Amino acid sequence: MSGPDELAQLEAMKSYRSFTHGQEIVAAGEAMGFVASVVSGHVALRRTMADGRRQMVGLLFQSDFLGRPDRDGATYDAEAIGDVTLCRFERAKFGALLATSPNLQTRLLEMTMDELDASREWLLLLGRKTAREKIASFIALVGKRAGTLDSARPAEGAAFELPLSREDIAEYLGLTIETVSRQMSALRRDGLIDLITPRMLSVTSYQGLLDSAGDDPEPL
Amino acid sequence: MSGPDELAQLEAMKSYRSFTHGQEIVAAGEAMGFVASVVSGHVALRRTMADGRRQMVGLLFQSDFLGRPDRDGATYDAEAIGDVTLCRFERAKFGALLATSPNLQTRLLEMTMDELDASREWLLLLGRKTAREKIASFIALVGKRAGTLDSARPAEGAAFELPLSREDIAEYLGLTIETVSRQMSALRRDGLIDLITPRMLSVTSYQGLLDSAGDDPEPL
DNA sequence: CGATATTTTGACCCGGCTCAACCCAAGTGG
DNA sequence: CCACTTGGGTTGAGCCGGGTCAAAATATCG
Repeated sequence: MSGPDELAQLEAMKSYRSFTHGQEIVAAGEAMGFVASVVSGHVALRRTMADGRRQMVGLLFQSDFLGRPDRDGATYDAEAIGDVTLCRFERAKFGALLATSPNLQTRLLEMTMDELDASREWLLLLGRKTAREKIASFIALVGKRAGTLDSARPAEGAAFELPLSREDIAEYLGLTIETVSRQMSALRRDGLIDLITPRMLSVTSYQGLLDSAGDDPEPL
Repeated sequence: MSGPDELAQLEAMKSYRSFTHGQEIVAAGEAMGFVASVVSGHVALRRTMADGRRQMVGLLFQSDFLGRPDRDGATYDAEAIGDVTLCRFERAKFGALLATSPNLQTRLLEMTMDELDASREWLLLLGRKTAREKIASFIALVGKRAGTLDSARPAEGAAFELPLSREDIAEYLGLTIETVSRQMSALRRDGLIDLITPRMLSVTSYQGLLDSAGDDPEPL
């Protein structure tokens, strides 16, 4: 989307950095010094309360953007889920390029607005959905982003992997590990999904899953 | 923040439109045709589930931005809270100006990222906070945005108005009206706030309120 | 004032949390 | 090779915060 000029400049300021599973990328409040794009793996963003309660507030997939070009302190903890490679850009330089590159800025604005929309969908999930609906929504989401599930081409029966542990799923959905586990079992019992291993599953009835997720039918 | 040129162009394409309390500004899925800035009043963004459960997913204050320049369908319902005046810009024209105006784009990107951060704070609230913490957080938030509360200059005892009804507060916090009412009463009983009328209150103990909100002490 | 909408309060119930076992696979060292 | 650990995941029993249903109390407005 960006012109050859921007690409060359980005190329010049980029550097790769890898993280292993569970490794902290930045802690909330810490100076970051860079912004980055996720090359591979997943990144969890979390907020932690004084007494230890934790909520995941962002889950970045490949090509998602991390950090704010216009300020240095990280707003939340960022942790590598699985092995992660980031393509990092020094924050100040990136900001300078951004200010003069409408194409790059347009792209970033669009991505940020998509994140905001996703985040608002998440608000509905946390505020109003039942545990079963949360789990069903989560499985549908992961299946979609993994490319396995698709409203047009459901591909029922195809297995895919959950990138998150039960604990991470619980932090994503505002539940406890136990409730996550129980609802997974319930969906299996009800014949909507097939749990091959705890991390690996296939969707037996995509429609049933969407019904259980309580989502609007409209795929937009 | 924008140069005189952009301002002139914006001036040329703007038009004001007013809404009365409770009036629908756009419905989810509907074509919007414009983007807008909130001149006065408040705007609630909501998502509604098939069975009627509703969750507020955005609450816009003066000068906040509404709509996406890059696509036409509204993603959520937008409703006027109190009497609202919007400054509207025809979407296509605004998008064209945006593409050529780095200043304007920078400003919009910054605002969108602020919204995203606020939204993620909200995720923590919905996912992990108790009813009492939710209410305390909400009162602190409104007091801050109303300018009455300030960590530096708490101004305890100064009254301010809640822009939302109990029902709207419930939709904001992922609670029921009854729980909102009960927790308000509890905070009054505990001597943290003073309810002059249901809509008008003053904070007796700002520190106590923040403690009850469970927020990190860091004002960043 | 009367009428209607909003808010508050009460009694009871239930979904999801807590606490506590138990299961199971993958090391690890004797 | 097998006892032991370790770390996820599952399942059960019981409890409690917040939901539901119902009624009373207050605001707001003609």
